[in-house]
Amino acid sequence: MQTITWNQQVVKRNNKSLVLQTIIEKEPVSRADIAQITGLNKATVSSLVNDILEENLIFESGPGESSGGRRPVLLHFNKTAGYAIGIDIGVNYVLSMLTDLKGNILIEKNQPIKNVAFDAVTDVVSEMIRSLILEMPKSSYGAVGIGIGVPGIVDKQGTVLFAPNLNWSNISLKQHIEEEFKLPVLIENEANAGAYGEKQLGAGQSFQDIIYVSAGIGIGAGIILNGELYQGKNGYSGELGHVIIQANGKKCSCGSQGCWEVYASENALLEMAPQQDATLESLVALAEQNDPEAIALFEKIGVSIGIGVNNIINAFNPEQVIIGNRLVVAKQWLEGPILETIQTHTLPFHQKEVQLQFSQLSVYSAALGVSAFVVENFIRDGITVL
Amino acid sequence: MQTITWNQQVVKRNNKSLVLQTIIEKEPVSRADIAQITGLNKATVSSLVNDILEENLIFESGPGESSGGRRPVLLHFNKTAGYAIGIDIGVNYVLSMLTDLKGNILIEKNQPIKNVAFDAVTDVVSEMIRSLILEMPKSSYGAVGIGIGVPGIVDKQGTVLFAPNLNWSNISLKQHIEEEFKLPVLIENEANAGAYGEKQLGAGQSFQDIIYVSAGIGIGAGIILNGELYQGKNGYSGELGHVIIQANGKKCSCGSQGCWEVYASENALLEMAPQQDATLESLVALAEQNDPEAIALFEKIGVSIGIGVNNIINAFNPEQVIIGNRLVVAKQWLEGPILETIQTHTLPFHQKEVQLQFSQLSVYSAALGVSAFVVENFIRDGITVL
DNA sequence: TAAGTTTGTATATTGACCAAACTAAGTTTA
DNA sequence: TAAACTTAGTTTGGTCAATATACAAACTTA
Repeated sequence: MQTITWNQQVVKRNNKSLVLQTIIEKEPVSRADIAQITGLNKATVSSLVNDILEENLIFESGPGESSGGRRPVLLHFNKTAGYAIGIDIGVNYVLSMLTDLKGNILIEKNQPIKNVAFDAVTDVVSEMIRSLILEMPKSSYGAVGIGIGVPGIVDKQGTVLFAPNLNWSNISLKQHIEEEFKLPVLIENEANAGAYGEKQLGAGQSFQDIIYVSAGIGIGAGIILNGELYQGKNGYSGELGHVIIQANGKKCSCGSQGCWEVYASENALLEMAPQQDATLESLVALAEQNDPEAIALFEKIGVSIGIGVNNIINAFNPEQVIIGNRLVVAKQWLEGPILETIQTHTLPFHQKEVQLQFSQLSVYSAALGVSAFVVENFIRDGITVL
Repeated sequence: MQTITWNQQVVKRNNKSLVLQTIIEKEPVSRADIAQITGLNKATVSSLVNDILEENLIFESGPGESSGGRRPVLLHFNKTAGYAIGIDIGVNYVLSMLTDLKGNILIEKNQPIKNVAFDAVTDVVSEMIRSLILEMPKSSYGAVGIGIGVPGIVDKQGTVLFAPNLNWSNISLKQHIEEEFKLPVLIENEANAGAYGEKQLGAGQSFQDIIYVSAGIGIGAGIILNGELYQGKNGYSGELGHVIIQANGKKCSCGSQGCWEVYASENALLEMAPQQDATLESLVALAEQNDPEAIALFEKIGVSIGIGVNNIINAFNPEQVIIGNRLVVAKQWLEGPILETIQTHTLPFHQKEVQLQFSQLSVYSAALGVSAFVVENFIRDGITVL
């Protein structure tokens, strides 16, 4: 039995976290506002705010507007008290960025890669991290951590168990990067990272139960339930791409048959295209010129995506389904068929009120997601330590 | 923002709950043991135990064995401090039971019903509750609540939105029963109730992430994540029976096509049977006499169940999948095909370590589940009130 | 200018857990 | 068989965080 005992330190830690979270979400805000919002006593808020001020995570600014009495001292989140590094390892690129503690991008680097071997990729990653740290502005806490999104199955220890498109298996990526930079490192599946990014900074900010569908070369999903990323027993939930939507259907690279991603991914699209050298971009270009064949192709993929989304809605009863990753560029032709498929298939009660949206952060979802994760850990641990 | 502030009362409530939970799980147990297990100070435990003693939820028994010093006073959970009523409304029966606070069945009543109209069913339910309360032994708290499992979609307010097999829609069942008996009432979907029953009292006791598949006339599922029932935004998650496993497949009563339950439920079985008047029981009887046709039929259903279970494992990465409800009687012929389907389809990493089991509580899963739910609420609220 | 309002701080109190001393009731050992 | 040791549980006094209350500071309004 994993038991947690409760004592005054826990109380203080949680209240402090609550106060800081309130400042982050509502800044600029006065002590009096915080007391009103949280229900904590004015004196308690005052004391906690002073603690956080000493930690440099917030700062005071000149007095705000009076509402008939003494003017309030406004509190702001010190979003440049430190910086987070977010990295998205794709199949043919590495995207890295430096963000402040609110997820604003300060520096962004994107490097195409051809050699996906582990050593080659980590060389690129390491070099990028080094240069980001060099270019980073001075701050109280410096780099607070490194987050990395990977297109594959990652366990809770940060080991990449299997990344078919990179040809990786059983790679202790977290340990490797941690040893080099002596900073907290966090590895996440690309879809989970994207889900978290959209939840914190993109389309999902006002929802608690979200399924993020990463529709790229394959299909993955990030599952956010009750506002938190659900990871499954071992951390590898969300392989929705390998849900069977056609029993005894087409062979899938995973060894199974009829998997969703065989019908609804970028790979599926390219395989169905009549042109030998079709790419997602070339098909989009054709569709933009009203090429009926290309449009029909996208619509077919849209229906297949819709089938899978139907399954998601019936299974999870989420508030929101977000479609992300590469296929978002074809939103224009996909959205209609997806919606129509849902309308004709999904249970009416489940359909009602569910939001279907496309990614708001486009190619940045995953990198911003891991970066936001890093920030969250930093803030939680910072507060814990005291 | 729904904020929770932390103070000493919260600390005490949680620690008290922790102590009581420890006693329930480990009884008989001494104060010293509890201090050791929970990490709380001996003095704190003593004080909390005395509080709980006053509430009559536990009692002391004669001293236990010495381990080289003073003999401990053993503490026991007072499982007869009150009783819970659990009811399972089926399509052609109402099963009701009185349980003690540990989920032991004291009285059990089962009544077949023909008329599924709301009024007729609630008359039966009310009559059963009345007689259970009359037969209930004397106790400190009496009947602590009523739980009802229903084969349909239930929202978080206890309204039965839609129960196709009962022909019910939009029925405020909770309100109705609450008004009659002035007791806390709780309504749950039958699959959710079954999942909770197996988790607390049956096959799932040592697991945290469990999917319970209720394979009966239709298919439903209860989803337990991180040890808690996941209900979705509106409380109607788990309609896994309407996940599409065959795009453009057979028509389903829900209006969609190719739903899992069209291929893997009791209804699917009976539809495929050559006999006009086949029932699940008659087919089991045939299979027991080694009738090859009947056995082949079950095996076919088994493969279809396996497809859906594959989808569950890939999507949720659970620790355990439990198959429950009526089809469990055919376990002997279903288990092989299900396992084989998983082995040939499910992602290897996800397959590893996942447990496939059949219900341990047989027909009692749902009724025991709601009853356990009632007990949990009683204990939590009792402790809250002080 | 005086009265009323709002913000934020200071002080004393409350109540929870905890450490340590203590009482109670055994076992072990010489 | 008595002294030494062990273990269980209670009592006492202390600490810490939140709170209620009073109050000072700063502003608005009539």
